[in-house]
Amino acid sequence: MLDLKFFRENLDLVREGIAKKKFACDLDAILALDAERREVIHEAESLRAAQKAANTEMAAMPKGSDAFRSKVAEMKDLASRVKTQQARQTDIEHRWKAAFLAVPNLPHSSVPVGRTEEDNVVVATSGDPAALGEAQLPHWDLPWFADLVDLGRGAKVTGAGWPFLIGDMARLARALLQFFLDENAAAEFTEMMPPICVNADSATATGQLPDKEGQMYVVPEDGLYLIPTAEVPVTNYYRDETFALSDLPKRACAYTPCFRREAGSHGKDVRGLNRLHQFDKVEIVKWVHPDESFEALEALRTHVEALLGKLGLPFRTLLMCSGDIGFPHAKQYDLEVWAAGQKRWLEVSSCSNFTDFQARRANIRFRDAGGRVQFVHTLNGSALALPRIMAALLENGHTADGLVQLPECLHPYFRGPSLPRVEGGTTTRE
RNA sequence: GGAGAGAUGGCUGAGUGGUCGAAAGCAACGCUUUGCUAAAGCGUCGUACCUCAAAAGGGUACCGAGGGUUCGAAUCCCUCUCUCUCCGCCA
Repeated sequence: MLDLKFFRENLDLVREGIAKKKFACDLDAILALDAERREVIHEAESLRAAQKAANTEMAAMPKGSDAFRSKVAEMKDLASRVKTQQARQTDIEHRWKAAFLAVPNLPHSSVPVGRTEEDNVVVATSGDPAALGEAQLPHWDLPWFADLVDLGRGAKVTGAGWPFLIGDMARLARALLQFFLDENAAAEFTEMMPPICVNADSATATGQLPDKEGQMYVVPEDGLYLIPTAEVPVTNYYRDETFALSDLPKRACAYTPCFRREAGSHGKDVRGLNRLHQFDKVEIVKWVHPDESFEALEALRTHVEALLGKLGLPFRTLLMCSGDIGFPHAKQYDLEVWAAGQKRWLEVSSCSNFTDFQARRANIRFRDAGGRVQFVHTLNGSALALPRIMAALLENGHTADGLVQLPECLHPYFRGPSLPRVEGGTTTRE
């Protein structure tokens, strides 16, 4: 949510920012609703003030007196007008709020203006994709892949895009989670295990509602949403709370499964591990002082880049252009790893600064040095999403016989240097 | 799922229909006194919105949430949520 005063007073800037993001909002309609809202509030409050004044007067009158009785009769009329006017107020406030919640955050001045992903700017690269050669296979073509990532039985049990990870792949997932959580803990992110369902208030606060309603799985009977990312429960952990200045910055990390309907996405991008309805991810979240959020974003991005570096995966960091950043985002970096088999970049992390947009919706504030209450800035980033990391590890690390060499940092977690391991019986076929 | 108890400002805690945004205490902040500390005295001490060019000022709302009764609700009624105790059920 934008600051209402800012919105009113800088309509041109708002219009310009939204246009850069390629969102469509009828700002004039919202402004008209706001004007109507203020008018209705004013009327309702005047009536109510009159009612309260009469109330004070009546408190001092003898209860049984004629004057009292006639005052009651007089006030009955006012009471019904108050009721009508308050109903109007509630109605207009709801309509205004719904419209205002649909206004996206504005892109920061450092965000390149652009229309499509073509306009994103590569700001960092690491590793050499060419060094991995031409012979690498897409991960789904590894000879044992279908046994360890069982898409077929997943489809039987649940549906397409809901695989079972078996044996060494399940173990690799667990190793990666443990590795990521340990690395994040070392960077002073407090580990959390949040609920993986949230209510509508939470989904609205972080901006999934109303913008991405169709992307979430819903439990209608209980009014709950399966989380598309741990960002939602973790950011909402501090909803409606006010920090002391000394509390900031706050940092948290969480592993959760993530659920995405991915409505309308079919085709070549969805093969293998590329795009799933359920996947595992470790997310990091920061709540910071507004003056520090853009620095904090760079630190966040650097932290995730370091993680990718430890995994030995070639990656590049994109500064997302205005047309490609999300609804609540002010600035966003996407980190992509090179998958040598598919010969393409896979997005494995998105690091974002939401400025005060989420904090305003979530009512997360702090008391500044002058004792005034202000909204914090929220940030988050994937650190990291598993399936595409696994895809890249498989594609970049396999030898001619299909054995995948794992980066050294994972050896202690996986308890081995490579997979699949022939001993142990975890890869048996029927 | 069943029975009961509860939810008031940063905290503790009064308040059971009117002059209550809410006593009192604690904490915090400012000032005064004292050689420092401590203590004492005095004062300040919520948030949001509306109004105002702005500040000052004024107004409205908020006593877990939402409805209702009433001229008037923190207070009465209903529904819901959460916490605690007990029972049941379960991992």
